Amino acid sequence: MTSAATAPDRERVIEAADRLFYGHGIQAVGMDAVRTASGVPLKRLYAQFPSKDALLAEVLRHRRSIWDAGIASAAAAATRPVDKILAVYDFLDEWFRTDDFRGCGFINAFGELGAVSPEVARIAREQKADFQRYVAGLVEELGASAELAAQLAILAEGAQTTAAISGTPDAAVHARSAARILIDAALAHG
Amino acid sequence: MTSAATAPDRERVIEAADRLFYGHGIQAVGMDAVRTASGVPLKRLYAQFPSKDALLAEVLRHRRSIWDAGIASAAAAATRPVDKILAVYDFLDEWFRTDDFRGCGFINAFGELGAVSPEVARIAREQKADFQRYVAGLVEELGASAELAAQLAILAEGAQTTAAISGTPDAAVHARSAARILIDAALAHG
DNA sequence: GACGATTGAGAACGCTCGTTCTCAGTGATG
DNA sequence: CATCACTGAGAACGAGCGTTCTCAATCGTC
Repeated sequence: MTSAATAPDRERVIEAADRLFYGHGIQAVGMDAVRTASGVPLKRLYAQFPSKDALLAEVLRHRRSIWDAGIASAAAAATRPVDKILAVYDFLDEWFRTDDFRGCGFINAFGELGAVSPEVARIAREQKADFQRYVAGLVEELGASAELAAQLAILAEGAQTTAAISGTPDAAVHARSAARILIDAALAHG
Repeated sequence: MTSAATAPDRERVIEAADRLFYGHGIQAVGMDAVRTASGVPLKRLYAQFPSKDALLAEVLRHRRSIWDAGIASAAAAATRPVDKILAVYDFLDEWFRTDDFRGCGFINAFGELGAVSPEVARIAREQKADFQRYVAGLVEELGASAELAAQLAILAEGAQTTAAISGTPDAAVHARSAARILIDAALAHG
């Protein structure tokens, strides 16, 4: 009955690795640290993930689903497309205030390994494209141009790196107010 | 007469290391690669820089002065504060189109080593604060609020990461048009 | 209770890398 | 020409890390 036991292993490893990779950087974390943090011995760990690279890919996929869920639940409280858009920045604001916030995990992974790992670059690119499509969908409901969507996405990205490096969550409210202005302008002139 | 010979050494090492660190990531580049690329033997290299960390700090300082010079020369062509602000995004546009563009070196370094090296985190933070002050100065000349400055900086940061990960320079023109809208709105309502 | 398969803990291996050391070659000096 | 300080090229060293292997302990099965 191995399959019943391996599933929790996978989760525990991925969650522990995610916390470590995100918190300290990927190359700064050894597989021993993942093993210690997850409590899953190396043998079972390597039975689930053929290599650190493969584990990292799973971790990034996991982080992507976390992000998607967070955005979705933030949007769930809103009904109008405008409010769903603004909810993105409220979500960022909450996130920026968490203790272990250290920027966007995909931007960080891309900066660290994007030049050397096509897989990491691809996953990061997909995540960003996904988010842009999400924003573009809401903007379309609004009846505004595609450029507005690109601008709103840029604000969200910029808020993440600004908050990470500055160490304060202020960027979220600045991005939010900028988003509102851009939306109003697009609806007025569109 | 050593001092006459060591100065070019420093420059060559810093420039080679900068190109390598920026292009491949910092931890992906060994000191042997720096030595090969610079042509400066390890002994002289370590005579100039006590460690890789110290070299990295110098490289980031060097990159900061490059950035400052680029922004300044882009602004030099403009006379009105508005145009100086918009020149930032034109500068980004040019930069994004260069072959070796791989995002903001400070964001990348912060993502890779910020959690593990307080020095790297500090230099990145200073660079971003510097840029924010620069934008804030222009916004003040404009007579607009400090929040506009924060928003304009967020647009610039977001454009850099978006351009890096997407692989296209489009973000620069989107950020530029968003900046113009925000500026107009601030001047109209301010 | 005996035996074979499986597992966990961590030692071991091979590699990379930052840093230092060796040593043959070189140029200047008396 | 002899000597000597110095330099460059790369070997060497020690540490860290990804990955695999060992081996004693354990568990299920007859």
